[in-house]
Amino acid sequence: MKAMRTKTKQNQIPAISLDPADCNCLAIRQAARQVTQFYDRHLGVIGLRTSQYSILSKLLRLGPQSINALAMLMAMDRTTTGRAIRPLERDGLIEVAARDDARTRVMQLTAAGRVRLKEAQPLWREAQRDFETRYGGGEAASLREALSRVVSLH
Amino acid sequence: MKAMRTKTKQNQIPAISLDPADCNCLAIRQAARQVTQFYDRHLGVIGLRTSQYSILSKLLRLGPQSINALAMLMAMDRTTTGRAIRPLERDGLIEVAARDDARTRVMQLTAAGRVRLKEAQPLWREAQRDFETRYGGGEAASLREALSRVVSLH
DNA sequence: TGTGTAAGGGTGCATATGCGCCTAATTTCA
DNA sequence: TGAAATTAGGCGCATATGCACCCTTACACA
Repeated sequence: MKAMRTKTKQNQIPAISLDPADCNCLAIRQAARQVTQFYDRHLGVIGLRTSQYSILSKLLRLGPQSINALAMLMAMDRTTTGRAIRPLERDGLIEVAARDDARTRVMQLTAAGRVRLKEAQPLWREAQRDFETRYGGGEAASLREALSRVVSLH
Repeated sequence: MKAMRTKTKQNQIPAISLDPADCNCLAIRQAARQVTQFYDRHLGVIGLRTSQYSILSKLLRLGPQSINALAMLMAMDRTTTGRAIRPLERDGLIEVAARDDARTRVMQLTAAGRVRLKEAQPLWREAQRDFETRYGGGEAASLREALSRVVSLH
């Protein structure tokens, strides 16, 4: 590494590709479409999208959350989150919890939501297992690590 | 590796995580949202989304394409592609080419499309350079490689 | 105590995403 | 050559995505 840097001036910033064919945004969006379809086909059996499963799952593991907090957890825009919870609320899977601050809407799982999540879990595990079996468990772990570094770029 | 496989029966399929916190789908969707926003903020200056830039870019590099062919190239659903080209057609950036097969709609860049693409290229390069500088050029190349293996899972 | 500011969230708009179902054109093959 | 199968694409529907702009509530502080 150090040897490379002292080699030539051109190597000071290594390997940045400005070839249009190497667009990181296109690459990640394509992959996201594929994986979403893959997981959605499994979860679709009980009428849940992966994004909806993710939200229910977060609420189960982390307890009631405000729209803003949930948006943060999902690395999602606030307004997107506000709309994403609507079908879940409509179907009685989540509800607004008691509020001390009249501005916030703290969402929590309902009993029906917990039931649906229980039904969804084996389907999600099937999707996860199928994916990791085909892609490779170790590779998947590396990929998740690389993706989390993308998210933490801000 | 071989030593691990003979160690115990449980290690025959190594490292598959069924922990809900390790959802590959959520990980990739979160990252896709971040990266899309990142690139869109750069390209937004001239009123193009990254997805639109990608389509124009493909048409420039690969020539006129049918909806189906374009969908394949973008790893995108056929109907999604059919709708994605609408704003581009409306704004006169692409147009339908001559057809031998009355079923197909072969899309091609217009002169205005080529101009817009020329304007967009420096903005895209800026986004790409910013991203790779912060994420790491080598890491980005590895990430793209890992993502392309996801897409090729089918 | 009034007021400016910050925080939480909603709405309108435009695009993105893909499934199920439909129509039209083409190709295959008996 | 005519019917069946294939191919190309559209449309309705529902959700996903985030920006600009707006309202309300809470808080800090003069």
